[in-house]
Amino acid sequence: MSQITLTFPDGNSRDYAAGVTPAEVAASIAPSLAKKAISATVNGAHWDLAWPIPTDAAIAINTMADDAPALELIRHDLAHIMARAVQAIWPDVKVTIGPVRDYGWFYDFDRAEPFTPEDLGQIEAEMKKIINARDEVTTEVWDRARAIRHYEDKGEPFKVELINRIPEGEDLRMYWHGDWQDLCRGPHLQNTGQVPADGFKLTHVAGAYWLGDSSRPMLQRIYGVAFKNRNDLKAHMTMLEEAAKRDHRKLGREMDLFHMQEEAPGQIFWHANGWKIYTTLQDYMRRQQEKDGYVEVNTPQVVNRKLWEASGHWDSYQENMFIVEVDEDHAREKTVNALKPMNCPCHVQVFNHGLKSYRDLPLRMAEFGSCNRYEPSGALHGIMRVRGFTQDDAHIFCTDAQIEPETKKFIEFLSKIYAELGFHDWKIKLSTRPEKRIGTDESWDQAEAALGNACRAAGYDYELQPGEGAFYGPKLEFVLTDAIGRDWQCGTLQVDPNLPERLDASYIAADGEKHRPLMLHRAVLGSFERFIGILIESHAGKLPFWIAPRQVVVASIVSEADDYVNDVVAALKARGVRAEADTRNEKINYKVREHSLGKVPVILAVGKREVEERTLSVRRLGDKNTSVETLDSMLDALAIEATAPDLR
RNA sequence: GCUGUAGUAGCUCAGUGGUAGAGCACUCCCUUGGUAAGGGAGAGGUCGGGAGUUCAAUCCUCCCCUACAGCACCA
Repeated sequence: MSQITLTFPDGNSRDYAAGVTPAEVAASIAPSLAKKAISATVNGAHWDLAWPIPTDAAIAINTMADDAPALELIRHDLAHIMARAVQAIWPDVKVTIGPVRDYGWFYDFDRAEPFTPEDLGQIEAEMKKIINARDEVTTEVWDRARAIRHYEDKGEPFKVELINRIPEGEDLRMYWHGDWQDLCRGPHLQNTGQVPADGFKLTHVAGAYWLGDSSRPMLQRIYGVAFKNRNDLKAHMTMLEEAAKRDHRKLGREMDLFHMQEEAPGQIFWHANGWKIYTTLQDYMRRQQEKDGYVEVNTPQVVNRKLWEASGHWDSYQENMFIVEVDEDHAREKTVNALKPMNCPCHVQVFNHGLKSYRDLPLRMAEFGSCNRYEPSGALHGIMRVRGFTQDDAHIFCTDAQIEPETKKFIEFLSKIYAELGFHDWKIKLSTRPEKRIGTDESWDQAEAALGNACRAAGYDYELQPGEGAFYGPKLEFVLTDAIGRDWQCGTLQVDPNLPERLDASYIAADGEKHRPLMLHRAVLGSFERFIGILIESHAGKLPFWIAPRQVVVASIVSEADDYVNDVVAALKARGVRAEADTRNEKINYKVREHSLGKVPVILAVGKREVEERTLSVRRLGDKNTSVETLDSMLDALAIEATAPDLR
């Protein structure tokens, strides 16, 4: 038998017979390691202890102390343990697939009756029994025909389909715990008892389409979370509670920012406080765009279907559009319009109005464009996914050669804005040509290279998303990470030669001939609605002072201070600070509590002492300490804080 | 759109086949209190909409709407 050389993480290497398993390798090093080993990492791949290693490789033996492999194995085995538990309770339930996901796993089942929350408790109890039985996990490679016959005999049609979808030549692995078996590519733990019985929890049930295809049957998916021990699980549950506290729908109510009601699903009633955030952001963006060489335009909401037919949206996007039929006097047919779902076709109309010269390019045309899209009802989510929204949209009409410099300029523009808005952690994704596309390979080569080069020239790396581009061109996506580590795609830049073609945009080039420009669709925030939702959740409602809709409350401690309170409020307002007086007949405790819950960043409390000394007792949101400052120094400090960062 | 769950006062929620309750918020009164709820009184609901069963429906049945979770969608 031939020899192979395995290299360990410390750089040492050792020779073994080909086909040695990680379990044997661990045993050859130390009995204690063999006992602790749960899996191996072989050339970067996660490897079962029982799998033979055919060739020279880098190997690391994993133990429960290695978080990533340990959690993967625990979650993976729990998926099987749960499936076994479900079939133990309801033998006629069909099993399908159960992958590991963030913090846990899920498993999809086919069952006529829905699972209830009470069922989850019963399943959990059964799972604990399986774990406590400490059944050995064993594995075997089966050939296709046998596996298919096995599942046909058992009446598991989903498994049969799964096997038929596995590429020929790939090993089919069958795993057992006790008398229960499942098809699975592994790797696994060695014993169900290695799973921490108090480190997991079944969280919820939801429908999910078989193979993610909405034309296939809806299965029932049970989600679970799992960790190495009870404390980690508890920490995770606490984290979920914290995330729920920042929910923008809850904070929106508590801060009196907006509401929604069933007469206008997916559309926002902005209250005064929320609208102040919105206009503050919009004023800021308008200043940035003007500085960066954009012109701002405004285009119609209700547009005749002819334009949408010409742009291609009528064919490809109609089900997402609000259609408006108007029965005009004496009209034989109703006029059919659609609310604009995007601004680009209208911007081309502005571009087309009057002859354009190459000297006009690049033409950066911006609009805070109010759009309406008939989103599927199940997609709506607070102010994050709505049917009526406003984009910080712009289209850059330019030549091929201008793609790269314009993209670089845009990345620099966007990075400055993200930084000023407090987002320092963000990344770029480059989506390249999809299978179904228009245009020549040369034009795709050129456009993809231009985007990549622009990123590098601006000093940023990017992740590649092969095949994720639009049918007409590649795109960049700008993804920011919020304060609790969640990713949000906000900015975008898409290369589009298609729409100028369809809507016949042209300019006169230096050669005196008509040429076709292309357009770059781009946005920084995406939509104001969604971005404000992200801001609220990322800051847990404690918005930066200049964005906070209510900035200062001046609260009297005794009614003798009321006049001074009103003077201070007037002085703050004169300096551009959003200030209100609270001279209600309430105790200062009550006022502090109420305004803290309302996320007012600064509370200035005023009693007899402050009146006499012309000072203010300052309390910052989230800070239990107070300090006493002079009126003049506070006026200066707050006036600066209230100013947008670009104007300071 | 699909599956499941839910909809009772401004908010959070309890409740019953005989047309409804709590806490907070709100209004008024007392209280002038020093940094996250001082005390008392009062007002407030077509029980999401429609139909059906019933002597009687907020409660049972059906349809619809909306929200929530997930899936699908986000050219």
